[in-house]
Amino acid sequence: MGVTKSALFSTTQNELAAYARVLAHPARIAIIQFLLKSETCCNTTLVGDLGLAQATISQHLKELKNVGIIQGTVEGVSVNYCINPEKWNEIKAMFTELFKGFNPPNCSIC
Amino acid sequence: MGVTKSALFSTTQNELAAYARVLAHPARIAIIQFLLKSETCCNTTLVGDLGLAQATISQHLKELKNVGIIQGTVEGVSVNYCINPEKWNEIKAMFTELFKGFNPPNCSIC
DNA sequence: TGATTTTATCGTAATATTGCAATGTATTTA
DNA sequence: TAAATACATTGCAATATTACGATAAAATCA
Repeated sequence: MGVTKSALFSTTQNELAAYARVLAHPARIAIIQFLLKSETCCNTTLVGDLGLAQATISQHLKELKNVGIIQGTVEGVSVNYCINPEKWNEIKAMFTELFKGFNPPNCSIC
Repeated sequence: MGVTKSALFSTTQNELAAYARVLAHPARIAIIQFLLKSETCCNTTLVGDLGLAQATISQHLKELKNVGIIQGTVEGVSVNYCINPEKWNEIKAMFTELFKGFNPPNCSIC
């Protein structure tokens, strides 16, 4: 017990949940927002900007990389991270689709 | 250790993360999608539709209710749940704002 | 080459999440 | 009133997440 029963749900539902999970931490939101406005940045920059330990930032970057939201390029000693446009637009489309499905008022009770 | 350092982040970042966390489970995505198309439903209906135990569904409904995405109305023996339009639009606006911040190509590396 | 810089990974501790059986509570029905 | 129905809550077990110090790996600099 204690494990999500993924088999009960559709691929879309599981994917959407997986993307939401990656966004479900303020540090990862902050990293994404940083990348959205500054185009690229590296681990050290984020450590200074966010105030979390280097290992912690590295772990968050890894999770963002795992789902494909960001990608890193080795640039000398450091690694430059940036948003992956295709993946970002794919995720954006999925959330847009979810939010689109509501035409208020749709509830006769509330 | 092991606790999210909310104090390091902005209110918006923490709120966005909190909303994303509630969406970060396929069962809650499924419940929302069900409510979006059928307007209302109760616990028992969802138990039949999703295939999770009654206690589990109740717990997921509680989390959705806690952040205000849904609201329940006692209707005889059962409870009718529906989307909270204001909250839903608020969350929609926050995600839209996040996704809006990207104008590809913004990265000179990738 | 040796020291420095930057990042990733490992190990560990604290806490959170997921799922469900069992039980409690409230309303309706017979 | 007693049984039935629907839902919430509690308690527990399994697993996941968060954070960071310590350490490893790779590239650069003196």
